[in-house]
Amino acid sequence: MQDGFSFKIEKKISHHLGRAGVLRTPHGEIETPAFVSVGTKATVKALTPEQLKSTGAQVVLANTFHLYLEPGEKTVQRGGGVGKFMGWNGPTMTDSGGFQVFSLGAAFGLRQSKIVNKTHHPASRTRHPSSIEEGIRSETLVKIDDDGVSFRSPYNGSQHRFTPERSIEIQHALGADIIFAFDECAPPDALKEYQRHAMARTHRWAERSLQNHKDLSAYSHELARKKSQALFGIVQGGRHEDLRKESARVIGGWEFDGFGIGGSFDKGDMGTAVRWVNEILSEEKPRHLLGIGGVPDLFSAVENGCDTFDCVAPTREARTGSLYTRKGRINITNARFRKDFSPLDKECECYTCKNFTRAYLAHLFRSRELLAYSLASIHNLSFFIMLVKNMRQAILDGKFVKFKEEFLHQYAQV
RNA sequence: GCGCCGGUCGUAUAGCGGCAAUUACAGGAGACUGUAAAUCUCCCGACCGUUGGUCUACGCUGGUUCGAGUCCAGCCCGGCGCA
Repeated sequence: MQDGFSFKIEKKISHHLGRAGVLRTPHGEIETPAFVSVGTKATVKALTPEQLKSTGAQVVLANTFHLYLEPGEKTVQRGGGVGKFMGWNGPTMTDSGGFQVFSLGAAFGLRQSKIVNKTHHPASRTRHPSSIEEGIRSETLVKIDDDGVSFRSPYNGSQHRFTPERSIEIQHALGADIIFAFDECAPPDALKEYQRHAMARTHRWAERSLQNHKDLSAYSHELARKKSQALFGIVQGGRHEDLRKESARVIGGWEFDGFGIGGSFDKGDMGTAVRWVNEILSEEKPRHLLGIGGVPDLFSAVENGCDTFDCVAPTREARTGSLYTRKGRINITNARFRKDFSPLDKECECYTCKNFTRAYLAHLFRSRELLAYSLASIHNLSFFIMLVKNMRQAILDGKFVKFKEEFLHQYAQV
């Protein structure tokens, strides 16, 4: 691994791929498994770094696409890199911008999820790529070709282009501890033929990302800039076993510092796809599951050998009044909470639960007070982070399976 | 007392002969998985089992009309003006 990095496994879940470990980065250690909070634009929405810290957060994931557009990677670089710029002194990651190929491409305007019910993805919906060469439909904001992706800014329509080389270059400027190879996140309803094509392209892009990362690292080394960033390669392949395994073999065969698992999954059956991959990827390297964060999903991700995962769910849902409790998710704006003077979750130790009632939170949301978003985000993030932390402890104690069963039994009983 | 203007679904509005009736807010519910997201979707007169049907509705009472928030008359209430 790169200077300044190491990954050490402390204990495994017997008969499973899951493990507890420690991922060391130049900005501190991450005890894994760990939930990575999402700070797309170099801010975890509604939270100061101090508040974020109070949730137990260890690491923040920002986004190359967004920071490139605003304020520009050079500005972030001059600000000392994402971490320094945003006032976060812990470890950071940046996503490569590959996901935006999906969210601004096939999913443009559809609010489409990359997790899809088995019944509803049979190959052709309205927006799957109509031909391999054409890639994504033209009325989206992106156009994919084998060399890279051209896209329009969703903010002002200006034209831009990302290639694997460019993504890595930007990520070097952003300076996060862990960066990702540029990939294509194909839509879940794409034909298998297209998934295969996108995967092959992602592999070629991965190789180019790796090459450019080496070149840039060597270059900066000459300048004695003491730059140290770990590069993770991304496995794709959608929900197809043969593609997932092939992708794991290809990506796993290169000298990445760790791996990302991206793309779309069947709802409720994500663990299986993750297992296909993690059985192949080398055990000593860390694995990050990109963008996953349903509560049951987190359990199967950990059980099947993922060390870190990020998800917008806790923070995004917090801002819409959807709050997590040990018994399931509630919508705090429901009429029944108006006069409920109990804490959100009696067992929760977070600042919000220790100091405020459901009735107060309901009031803040109904009157659209800004504090609502902060208090809700603190709670939801704490909930996710504690949950994963407890999974880690359960692994160390050799009680993961029991913990999982007990937790999930109680959960979803709103 | 006279003159003008106005009274519509919780509130504010639209409507000028064929609407259970516009829009906004409020209210009710749901969604959200590498953040175009402090966002989006649905419901919101009552009743029936949806498509749909029945009833009750636009201050009150009558009238004109096949048909009336919509036209006419009287009344009630509010605002403004003149006495």
